[in-house]
Parts: sequence; structure tokens; C-alpha cells
Amino acid sequence: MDVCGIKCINETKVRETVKTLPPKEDITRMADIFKALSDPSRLKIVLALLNQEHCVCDIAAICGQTDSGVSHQLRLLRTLKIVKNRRLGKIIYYSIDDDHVVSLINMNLHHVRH
Amino acid sequence: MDVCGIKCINETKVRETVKTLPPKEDITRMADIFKALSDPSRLKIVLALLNQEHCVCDIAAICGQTDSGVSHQLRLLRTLKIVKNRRLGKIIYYSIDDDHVVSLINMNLHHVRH
DNA sequence: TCTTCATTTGAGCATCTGTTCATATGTTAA
DNA sequence: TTAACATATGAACAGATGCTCAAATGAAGA
Repeated sequence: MDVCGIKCINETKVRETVKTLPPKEDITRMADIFKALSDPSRLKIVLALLNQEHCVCDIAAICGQTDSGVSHQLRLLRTLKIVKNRRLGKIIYYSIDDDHVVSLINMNLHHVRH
Repeated sequence: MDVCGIKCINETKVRETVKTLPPKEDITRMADIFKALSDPSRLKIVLALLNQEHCVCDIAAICGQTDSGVSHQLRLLRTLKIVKNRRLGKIIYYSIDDDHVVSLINMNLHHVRH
């Protein structure tokens, strides 16, 4: 049996399942969101912001990371619109910008605790 | 202001948020689950199994990957108890073993589509 | 037994990722 | 303007990650 050059056992089942797969862009986008939350130090930053908004150096203090490291991570999270920021003088406050990501984290947290 | 050697702006807010953070092991475990789903080719495998159980070479055909590559990914997913397998003669069928992961994926998919 | 086939495994390699450091930017107050 | 401070940025490096290839298992049938 052969589907696009690769041999398989049960052609019917293969075709069935292929039909159910989301488009490639959707899979990529899902993976990007999961990836943003897949690094412990980055996840910790998001968890901290779940509680309330914080400035960069407070996040660094909370998470035990350098200001620079936190800034880099926040940039990535901002690119994915997971967090947003507002400036107040010299200080820039970051907060969560994606309710859906909050749900994902809470669901995962609930699971891990059981 | 100083918390464990790192200067911060608002000590009170920092202490508040630190209290709300889950224990380190929980954060690590959450990150591990997100990481398992953060690679597009691995996520695609899980999406395929969401529909029905499949043998390794059918998964490879569905996902356009090599048998060996799929086997490596499945091992990782098995370690995290996201998938399980059963043997039927020479053929080994894989299926989802974690309802919670199904929820995470469906929630993410729903989000991506809106 | 020997052969075939599905799957697994390990090593090698190129690429990606997170962190660190030094430096730059931008804002406030003196 | 200058100094001090919060944050951002870019380069560089070590370690992790995913893929590929070749070889090893393990099961079924000849």
C-alpha cells in the first residue's frame, strides 16, 4: 500500500485520519503557543503575571532571573500577543493579553495537581 | 529594595505574587507537557491519534515523516504517558492515553480558529 | 531453522534555544 | 546638560532538540 510514496498498513484508516487533520498553518500556530509556554523560566514569568501586572525588574526578582533575560522572554511573549505592556515614566508594566492562554495554563495546572 | 539579592521596585507586590506561584516541580511538569506539544511534527502525530488508533508506519504515512522519526517521537510521548500502545502480532498500535492533553489541544485549536 | 517485516534504538549532525554580557535607548530628576 | 536608572538589544556561546541513517529487536510465516 502506498500513500504519497510512503508504504502503510491500512490505507482506509490513513485516508480517514488525514481528512480530520487541521490545516498546516493551524498546527504551526498551535505549536507556537505551546512552545511559548514550554520553557520553565518563561512559563514562570507568565504565571507571575497571572496574579497581577509587574515591571520588568520585579518580574526578574520574582522569577530569580536577570533583567536582561526577562526582557528577552517578554519580547517573545509580546510578539505572540500573550503579554502587553504600558509605560509609566521609566518603568514599564507587563500584563497578560490573552485570556485563552490563561485557560490553557489553568487547565494544565489543574491536571498536574491531580 | 532587595529580595534574595535582586533589586526590585515594589517589594510588596513581589512578595504577593511569589506566594501565588505553584511549586517548582509543578511548573516543570507543566512546561514538560507544553513542550511535548510544541513541536509541529509531534503535535501532528497526537492530532492523528485523536481520531483513532494507528500503527507506527500508518502514522508515518499520515504525517509525512519517516518510521524512525515517528518512533522516536512516540517514545517521548509514551514517557510522558500522553500515548499508550498495544501489540498485535508484528504491528504496534498507538493511541491517546491522556484525556487532559486532548482538552488542551482542543482548547488551543478552538482558539487558533478564532 | 531462515526470511521478512514492523518497530526500536543509538550515534552523528545541523539547527534551534536560552542565557549572559556589554552596550544602547529612553525617561526622569538634578 | 548631566547623571542615574529601567529597559531593550545584539552578539556570542553552551546545551538542547529533531532528523537521518544504519543496525538491532522481536514476531510471524515459510
